[in-house]
Formats: sequence, C-alpha cells, structure tokens
Amino acid sequence: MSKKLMLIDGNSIAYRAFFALPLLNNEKGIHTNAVYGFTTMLQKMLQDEKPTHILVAFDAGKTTFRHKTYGEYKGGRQKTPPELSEQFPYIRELLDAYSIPRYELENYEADDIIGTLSLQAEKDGYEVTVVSGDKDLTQLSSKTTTVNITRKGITDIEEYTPEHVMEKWEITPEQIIDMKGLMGDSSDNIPGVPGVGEKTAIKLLKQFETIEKLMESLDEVSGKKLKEKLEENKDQAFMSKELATILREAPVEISLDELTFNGPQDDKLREIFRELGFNSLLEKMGENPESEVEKNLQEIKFDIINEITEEHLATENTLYVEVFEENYHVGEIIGFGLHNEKGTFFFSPEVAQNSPIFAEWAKDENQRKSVYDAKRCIVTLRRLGLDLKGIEFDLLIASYILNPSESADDFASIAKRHGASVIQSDEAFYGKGAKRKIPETAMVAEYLSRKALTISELEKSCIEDLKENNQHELFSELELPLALILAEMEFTGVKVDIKRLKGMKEEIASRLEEIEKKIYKLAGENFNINSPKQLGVILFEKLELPVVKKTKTGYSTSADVLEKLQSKHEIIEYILHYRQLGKLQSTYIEGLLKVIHKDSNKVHTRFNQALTQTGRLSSIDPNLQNIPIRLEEGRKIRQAFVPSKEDWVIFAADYSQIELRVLAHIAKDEKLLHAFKENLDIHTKTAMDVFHVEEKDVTSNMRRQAKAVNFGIVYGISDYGLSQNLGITRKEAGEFINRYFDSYPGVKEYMEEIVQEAKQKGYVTTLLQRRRYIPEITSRNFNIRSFAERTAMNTPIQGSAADIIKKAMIDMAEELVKEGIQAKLLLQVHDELIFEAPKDEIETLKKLVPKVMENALSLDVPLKVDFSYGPTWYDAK
DNA sequence: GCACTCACGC
DNA sequence: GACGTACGTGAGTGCG
Repeated sequence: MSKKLMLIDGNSIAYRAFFALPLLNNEKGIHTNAVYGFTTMLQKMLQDEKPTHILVAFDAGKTTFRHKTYGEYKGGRQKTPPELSEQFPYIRELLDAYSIPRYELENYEADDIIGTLSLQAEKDGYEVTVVSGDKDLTQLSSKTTTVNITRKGITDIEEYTPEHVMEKWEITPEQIIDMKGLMGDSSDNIPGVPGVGEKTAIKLLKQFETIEKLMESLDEVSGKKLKEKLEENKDQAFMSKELATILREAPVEISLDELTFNGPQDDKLREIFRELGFNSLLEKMGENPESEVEKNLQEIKFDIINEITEEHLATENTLYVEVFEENYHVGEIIGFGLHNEKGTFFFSPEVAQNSPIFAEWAKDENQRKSVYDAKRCIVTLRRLGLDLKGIEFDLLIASYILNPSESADDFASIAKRHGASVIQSDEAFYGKGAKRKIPETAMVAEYLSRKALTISELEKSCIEDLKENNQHELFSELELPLALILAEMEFTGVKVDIKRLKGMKEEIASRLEEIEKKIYKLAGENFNINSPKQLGVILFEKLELPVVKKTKTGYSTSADVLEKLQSKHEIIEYILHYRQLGKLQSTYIEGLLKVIHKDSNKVHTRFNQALTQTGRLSSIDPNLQNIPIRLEEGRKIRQAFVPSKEDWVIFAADYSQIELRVLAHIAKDEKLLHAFKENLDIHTKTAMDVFHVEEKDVTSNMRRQAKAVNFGIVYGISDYGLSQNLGITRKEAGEFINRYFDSYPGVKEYMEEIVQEAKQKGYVTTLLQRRRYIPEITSRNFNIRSFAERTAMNTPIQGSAADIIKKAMIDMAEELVKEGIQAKLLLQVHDELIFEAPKDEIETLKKLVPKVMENALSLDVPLKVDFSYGPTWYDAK
C-alpha cells in the first residue's frame, strides 16, 4: 500500500475554527468552538484522505529565526484571544486521544516543520497532504504534495496542486515566495514593495520569473513609477522573499516512521467529547446521549385513570396536553398528564371528554393550572368541547420571555435548560421520520406524567427569574392573556372562498402554460424553468448573457439579477412573470387549498408566540402573515379570504409608521417627535431633512430614497443592505445613513447609547421589558459585531412595536366583550389587526378599533391607526 | 431528509 | 483581511 502523509498546521486550523464558528460554550462555561471546529475538520480530512502517517505541527514560542532577519516580523498582530488560548490544551488532548503525534520546535514555525517533513516524505516516495488555513503553504505543492487550504467555515477546503496554483495565480508554486516578496503580506507584517499588489506582482513574475531575475533586468520593466519603486525597495523585496520562504531543512528530530497513524483510542476520545459536551460527535461514535438520559430517569409514581373524580382534582395543578402532530388543530390527541397534591395522573381524551367533573374543573377560573404551551392546551380542549380557564403559568412562554434565543420548541431541552430532572426528548420517545409512532399506553402515561411533574418542578424558579428580570408583568399581563386570544383566533379560523381560489388556479395555470411555451421557444429548448441550475445554463451559457452575481453553487438567477438583464434579452421578462405567477400558484393557491378544513372551508393558522427574537408573532400552516399585497396580480389572492357569515365584512386596521413613532419616542429625537406630532408625511420629511430641501422641492426619487433609509433604520439593515435596496454603492449608502444621523442627532445618540448598553448588560430591552441577549456584541469579528450592533439598535424598536400591538389585542378583546360586539379578531400581521364583523357593527368598529389601538400604550408621540373594510380581505384596503 | 435558492410579507 | 448581512414561512430542485 502506498504511503500517505498528512501534515496539519495546528495553529492555523485552530485560528480558523475559532473565527469561523460562534463562541460555543459547554456546560461548564468553557469555550469549545475552536476544539469543535478542529475536530470536525480533522474527521473530515481523515475520512477523505485516509492517511497512513500523520502529524500536527504547532508554532513554538513568540520569536523565530525570522525575527533575526526582520524584527518587525508578524508585528502588529493582535495577541491570541484568551477564549482561544484556553482551548489549546484541549486540542492537544484531542490529538493524543486520536494518537496523532504533535510537534513543535523552538525558533521555528509550524510551516517550517511541515516544509521539512514534506520534503523528506517526498524523497521517500510518500504522497503528502498539507492542511492549513494559510495560503502561503501553497508554495509546498508539487507533483506529490497537495496543499489543502480551508476556504470559508472549516470543512470547506480548496485543494492546491501545482496546476491549481497556476490556474489561480498564473504562477508556479515556487514563485509564490517571489509573489509574497513583491506584494508583501500584511497579516505577517511582511513589507514587500510598496505599491505592488497581487496583480502587478503576477505580471512581473510572468515576465521575469523570479525577484532575482527581475532586479537584474529592471530596465525592461514598463512604467517609470514601478521601476523606481522596485529599485528603491530592492533589499526589502529580497528580505520579504526570504521571510516568506518556508524552510525545508529545519532541525526536525522526528522520523517519518514515528508518524504512523493507527487510528484513535475511542475510549479517550469519548471521554473528551463528553467533557466538552460534543453530543453530535458522540452520537457519530455510536454513543447515544438519549440512552444516558434513559438510564438517569428518576422513578415516578403515577396512575392511569379511567374516570376523573374529585379525588384527582385540586386547586393548584399542572396539566400537560399532548397532541401527536405539530398541528394541534388536526393532530391526534394522545392524552393528558395531571399533577397536583393528590397525585400524578394520566387520562385519555375520551375520559376527559366524558367527564362533567373535569369539564367543570377545566372552565373554573379559580382552579389554577400550570401548563406548557397554553395556546395548544386551549385549542386542544376546545376540540373536545371543553373550555380551559385559570391558566396562570406557561413554561413555554416563560422560557421564551426569559430568553427568546434559547426557546427551541422542545419540552426536554427547555426543561434541561431550567434545571429540571432529566426527561426524554419527544424525538427519543416517539421516534423520528418513518419510525415515529405512539408507544403503548403505559409508556405514554409515564411520559406525560413526567412532563406534568416537570412543569410543576420548574414553575417556582421560572417565576423567580421573571421577577428578577422585571419581566413578570410582561409574562402575566401581556403574553399569557395574549395566548388565550391567539387560541381563540386560531380556533375561529378564516373562511376561504374555495371556488374563487379554484377559478384563479385554472386561470393562472393556463397563463403559466403560455408563458412556459414562450420561454421554451426563446430558449430554443425545453428545460425546467423552476430549476435555478438549469435556468442558469440557459441564460448564461446558451444565451451568453452577462453573469451579474454568483451564488455558492452557481449562477444567481434572483429577481434583482434578472431585472438587470431585462434589456438584454426578451426571455427575461417572461421568466420574471413566470416566477411571479408560479409563486402565486404553488404557495398561495395550491398551498392554501391544501390546508383548508373540508368541513368548514376555513383555514386555521398557528401563531407561534415563542419563536421570534424580537417579540413578533409568526404564522404557519398556513402562513397568513405573508399573503401578497404589493402587486395587484398577487393581491387578488385576498379576494379568497371572506367573512364566515352572510352579511359580514372584513375589517382591517393598521398602525401608521408604528416603528418610526416608537423610535421617536425612545430616542426622544426632537425633530422626529415634532414630525409625528404634526402628523407630517414622514418619508417626505426625511427627504427634506436629508437632502436639505423644502417640501415643494422633494422629488419622487428623493422620497423613495428617504423611504428606503427609514426602512433601513426600522429593520436595522446595513449600508450594504441599503445599497442593495436602492441599487447604489455601499459608500453612497453609508453617506445616506450618515446624513440621516446628522439630521436626527437624537436618533444617532440613541443608537450609540443602545450599543453601549448592550455591551455593558449583554442584552437590550423593549418598552415592556422584553429582552434580547446579544453576546456577539463583543465579538472581534467585524461582521459579527456589526450585525450585533444593528440588532441592538433595531430590537427595541421592532420589539416595542410588537409589545404595543399585543397590548392592543388584549385591550381589544376586552372591549369587544364589554361592548357586547360580535366582531371577531381573526389575524394579526405585525402592525395590523384583521377582524370579521356583522355589517351593522361597522360604525362602532370605526370608532372603537382605532381608539383602542391608538391608546394601547401612551408614547411621547401619538399613535395613528388607519382602517378599512369590505366584503373580502382584498376590499379592506 | 437536507441544503440551497428563490419569493412573499412586515 | 476577515465575509455576510432585518425577521419570518414555504415551495421547488437536486443531492445523498
């Protein structure tokens, strides 16, 4: 068998892993991202390359022989972050567990060890693979040595053979050092020749081959300036080349024979993985963390009951309701776990349904219930004809409020996070994929009892945590009451005009067919228009249209790209139209038809109340928060949403500029406050301020740009995002933003303060004390940190707006009852509420709805609500 | 089953 | 020099 040596640049890979992955923590608070990244990279390389010999080289001390040549070598480098330093001992342990030799050498860098051993190995007939994150190493590539450089992330690598080096830079591996000598390397502080970059260096090397030959024939260099620079920096160029040259004869005292790889010591490896909490890697090794859970389950006492009596009910209870499918509107109801001072009980839906005692207890406000996912419980009991009242604690919502980023909708992981006794995950209990099934009743009874017990186990500490965070009011006065309202909305559902939808389907199908034919004709062949891959080949290869943008996997064919190509080929407009109609057809018409309940012709969405990081709701199955409105063709979909009763209407009310009003309020910006108090057109006002013109001189283009800037402020987009939005350069977008801040100094000040606050506290809050933790705000990675800063600026704005409309929903529900109105709230779409109501209530709603919404919370600016109504959602515009 | 691209809303 | 950029949901393709 041929011999294959793998040489890994340990420091480089550790750095790469550290910066590529977010700062993961294990249970003990040790950072593990670099170790984790290192491990996955190592596993991938071992699997792909199957080396017979292996070594990981590390840099030794701070100084090397190169510092003698040039004292400033690697100068100006930031010192290794402590979060990374602390991980190196684990990396060493990891390598020991793998039985992979590691080596470092005083005065030399890892590069030199690798260079030396690779040369020896080549002579001995080895095939060599070098692994690093540093492109300098590509100088080692040869007929028998391949250099693998990590691209982005950690497992994505680029293989450098001499051919690939040639392809990429048009020079040989040997010339890499000449290239570095000329262009320098800022990361190693190698000076090179000032004014010479990659392009020039390559051009020169193609002509002269090496720095030596170049310097001998300087006369032949074209360009006076360049010639001078080279002349002046001759010595520096030679020195730079020397610095960039990897030594191939370092005094390495380890022989190739010692590098034989015999595979990992599984026991040791497991131990490390366990210590670091690498569950996914443990699982790969055939260790199932769930089986650990099962071993550690505490024994519990519970009873399966076939009749509910007073003996089973108390005033303080936890009730757990299980539905087999995610969609609790239709899924099989598995049963109930109940825990109170009298014991822990399991009963089936039939038992619950046939028990007048249970029905009474359920609807009694004074019988206190703690649950997990109140909305699910209420809807599920409703399906059994039961009312559920008196819910005073919801573990899911509490967990979400305490930290929205960690609220995966999984009972076991939430329980674990809050320190409960171990419990199996749903996936472990029910199985996943095709194997998912309901186990025998005794098992189910135990599992649901356990869940009920867990809720009661955690309730007290969660409430304490909420109080400590000053979030208890948010929990009990906002989110919990809201859950009841959302349950009501979901259960009510929205009526759909199926005939209308089917009519649209027919019409769009025939139009799609026509467009499809046209596209095939223009393309000269049939292909799958819905496949970006196939479409890319047609547009950019067959029709030779210019490539505007690429994605990871090929040509981008997104709408903004196609729009730029519109003038170049007739086919583009047809493709855009095909896309538009195709989206309507598949997502909105066919998608909606699929989820209509046959008995009632209604759709019952589910609002996820514990998901978004900002406090907004989301809507699924179907998503009724993204029904088309911008383009008329799509907007017509709304004609299919109708009131559930004859002679009723759809009534829609939306907040005008709620986010910007919130911004004015929390930033206390004089100008912005004034604008809203005077009820000015905010985009026009922004244009006047940013462009320094009078109202009459604001062009539609200025207003459009101002609107985009406002949009950017509200959504926290970057200069890049704004530039994409407006089709301008990033620099121009940045200038726009600066001019905005000049015009609204209060806003600027707020933005700066909130970033500081986030840095100091680790989180930001909304008007009603909702929190978002932003640990990335201290990241050393510019991009990650910038993103975190925009999050800090944006979340209080968007989140407070979410608070306000949630409060309005609660107030509204109360008012509807108080006024004895039949109107029903159906949907919430972030800044609007949609009702259905009898015609004769319209006049009342026209007054009541805006009044309630506008007074939901009192700000330093008025809130403004617009409304409209009509026979369908479409007409409520 | 999963990643990727694309597209819809706020 | 990094490297990917408001928040969501859903459909389709194409890989394994």
